[in-house]
Amino acid sequence: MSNSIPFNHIYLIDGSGYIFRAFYGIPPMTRPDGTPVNAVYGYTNMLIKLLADHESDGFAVIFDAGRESFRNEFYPQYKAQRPDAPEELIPQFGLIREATRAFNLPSIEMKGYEADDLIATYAREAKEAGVKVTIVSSDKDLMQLVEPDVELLDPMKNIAIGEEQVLDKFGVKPDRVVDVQALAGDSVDNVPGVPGIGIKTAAQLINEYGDLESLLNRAEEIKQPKRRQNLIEHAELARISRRLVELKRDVPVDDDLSGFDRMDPDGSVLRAFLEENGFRSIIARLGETLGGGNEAGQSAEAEAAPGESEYELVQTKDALARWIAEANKEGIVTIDTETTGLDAHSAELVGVSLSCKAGKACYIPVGHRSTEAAAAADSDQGGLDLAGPTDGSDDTPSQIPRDEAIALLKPVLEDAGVLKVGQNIKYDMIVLARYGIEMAPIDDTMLLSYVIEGGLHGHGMDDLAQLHFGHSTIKFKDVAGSGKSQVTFDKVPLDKALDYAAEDADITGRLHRLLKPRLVTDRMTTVYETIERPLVPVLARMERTGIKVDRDVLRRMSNDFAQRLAELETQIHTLAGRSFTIGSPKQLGEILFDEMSLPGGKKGKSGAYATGADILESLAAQGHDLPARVLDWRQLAKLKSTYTDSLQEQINPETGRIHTSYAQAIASTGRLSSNDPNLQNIPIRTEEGRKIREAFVAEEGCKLLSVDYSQIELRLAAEIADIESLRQAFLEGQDIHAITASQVFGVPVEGMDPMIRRQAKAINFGIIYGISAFGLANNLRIPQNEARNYIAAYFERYPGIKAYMERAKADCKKHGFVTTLFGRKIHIPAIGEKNPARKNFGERAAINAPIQGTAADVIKRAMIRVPRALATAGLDAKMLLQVHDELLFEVPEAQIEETTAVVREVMEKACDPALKLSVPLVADAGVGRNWAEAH
DNA sequence: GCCCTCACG
DNA sequence: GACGTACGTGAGGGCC
Repeated sequence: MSNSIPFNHIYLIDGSGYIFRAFYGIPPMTRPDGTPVNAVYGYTNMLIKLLADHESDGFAVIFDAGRESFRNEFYPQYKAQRPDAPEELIPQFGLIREATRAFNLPSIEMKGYEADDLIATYAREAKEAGVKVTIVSSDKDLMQLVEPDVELLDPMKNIAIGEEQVLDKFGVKPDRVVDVQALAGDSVDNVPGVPGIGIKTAAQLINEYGDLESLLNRAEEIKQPKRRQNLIEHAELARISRRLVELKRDVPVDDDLSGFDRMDPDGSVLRAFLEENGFRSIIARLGETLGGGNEAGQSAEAEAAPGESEYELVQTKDALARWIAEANKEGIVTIDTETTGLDAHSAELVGVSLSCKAGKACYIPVGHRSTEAAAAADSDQGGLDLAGPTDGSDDTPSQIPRDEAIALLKPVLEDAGVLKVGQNIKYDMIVLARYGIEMAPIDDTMLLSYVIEGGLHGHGMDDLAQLHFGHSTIKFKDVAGSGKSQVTFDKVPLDKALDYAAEDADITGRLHRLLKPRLVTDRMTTVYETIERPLVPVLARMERTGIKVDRDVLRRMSNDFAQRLAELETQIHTLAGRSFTIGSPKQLGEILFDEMSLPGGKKGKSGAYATGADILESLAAQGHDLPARVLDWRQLAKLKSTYTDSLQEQINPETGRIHTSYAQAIASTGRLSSNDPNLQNIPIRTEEGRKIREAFVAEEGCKLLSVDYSQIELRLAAEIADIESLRQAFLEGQDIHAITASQVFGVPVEGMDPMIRRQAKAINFGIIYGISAFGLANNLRIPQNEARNYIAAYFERYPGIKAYMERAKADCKKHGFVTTLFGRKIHIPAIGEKNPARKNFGERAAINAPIQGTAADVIKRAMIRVPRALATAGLDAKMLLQVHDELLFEVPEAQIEETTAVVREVMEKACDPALKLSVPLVADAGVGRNWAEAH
């Protein structure tokens, strides 16, 4: 314990490891003088995040001092095959050390040793001095250092790596990691290892023999002849490998550990560094913490930092009038509503916050009730809240009556000359619409962020405040409590409500001033102004309309399912020989593979048997009864719990309809998603499930009209990848999968074997998803080799596809994003990953995103135009739902034909006039009393 | 709160 | 032998 170390917890940062990952992971960027700085930028951000998120009191950044280290003395090939650093990276090495010093952190390196050795040495010293150690690195070579009080933190993924994660990765405890690495080798670092042995085998051997030396000494005992021979022959190579991978923990370091205590940076030094490198967004974000020194003057009207703000509680009409006058004068106001719940369709308005300037915001309570905070503490008598305040103690807070506040706010909120800015403003629009306010025009910071940085991070207020201002917003839990003692916002005391609500409006305003100008610099104005922004009122209207649901249909199905589930349960338990929880994959796996010893038991990484539908199906096909029944049980259980039961609860008692919410800033590709409930995944593929659609019905005198795009993604693939023959087939209205089969497999379309067509269809889909032999093989249940041949044949027939795929990957790698035909950017940071699995994932996403994203743009454009087209034609149809390539309407029976024509026209022409496609878009329509009939 | 499974396009 | 596999979502139940 006793030591002269002035801290309790040290962060040792692997600077060199980070440089490379940042360089390849962050899109190229240069500062005004042309120097590339993307890795510097990433590194700077990482430091800020580390320093902000972690309270440790010791910090040091460690670098490699050069290419050569003592390891090359006994093994010259070590890391020798590595290519030279890319030209754009070279100037950044120095800048990153400069950045480190600008943050007032020690920058440590030593000739002849790698950063890892210095880290190992300091970690040992710290541990011996009783100091906790966190090593910040994503290099697996450092995993050998993990022990109690020494952990690894992956800065890109922000996950901690302890003994358990090491065991996962190497199959052994940290103290045996070097033995495993010595056997398995490492092609990246040119560590030879023993031929024919990978990590899995190495771990198995080490676990069996204890350690490397024992294994090599007893190599004769190995049963497999080839492996035995290799171990004997290459024993020396294994020993050398071990010396290569084992980190040196006793480097005679120059710098003393005790000097690594954390010191705050000098604001002006840091500012100078950030300015020199053109990191304006970081300067803006750090704001106040950089302190004075603003000579450059480029941020003359720098905003006060979040947290230093002046918030006003508005309790009188006079005060409210002042704020409204301010909004009118400025022509812009940020707004946020507080309600009693998350569901915009049923929550009641509790208060409104407004902000016109940074640091200034107000909160107008209109529906707060007696706080009950004190009362709730001693006796939580729950239950009914009988006629108003109990005990006659009327402690309802002083506030403007709701209806009067709404009457005052309505004119400014509907004033075309005053822009209303919100974060997810659709929510506020829906709430206010229920009180008679049709808010317009609007801007939404969530959507600004979505179009500018979609795919890079989430776009919730908390994410954005943290990201752009390094500010942690007050959490809802902090004002309303959590768990059992959570209260609705109307019961939150006014002072707390003010802090919380006014901050939201304030932060939203700050985000708007930061992000709106970036539309122009990032060339995203068109996507925002022609797609996302005009879509907001359209979605709000659809959500408010909702869809009528016949509760009796659902109730009858639920009852039927309950009965059949009970029967199945009995049968399954009988077959299993005992009772168990069928819904537990863990218990089911044990029954199937341990107790019944059925074949094919495979454990995943969590140690549980896999029991997915594909596995149960193959067992069922082998004639086993139990898995077949479990499949039936699962289908019914899913339909009952997710659909027939829960949809009944989702019917709004006031409207008798179900009102979903569309999330406009979730899906990276630009698609919408639907939640609470999700109406985009109502069953259709099985007959049993499809019946659920019969419960979605039209109002008396109306029918449901479903119009969906035919093969839109494949059409867009033909367009984007420029596949002439595919395009021709679409132009001629041919059976596209049959044509593909005919062209790839060389069989005539006439009298084609349906199996062949099915395979071609799977390939066509595969193309859209960024095909792989593994994926196609799995899908078609054919050997991987066969799948590989199909793909090769396809590429040969349609070389444009291959070219497109390569182009998409290269584009994405270069810029960090791909784009749709309408200019939407889809960032895919995974493309820069070193881990091949993650990188491959990124590549497939890069292939799919422009296609899926363009389709999303197309239907959004159609949705924006449909309401006006219907109004112009004098039609009363209501748009109810969107399901990616389908729009569902409720149409008066007398207007069906006309409405169908108008909607199809709008959908098929949705690209005009922005884009002239060389492939026709086709929309098919269906009509019925319910959704099953209409689709 | 995470994992597994499964519903959709 | 391998990093692990088709793209994009949301929801419910089990389990720690």
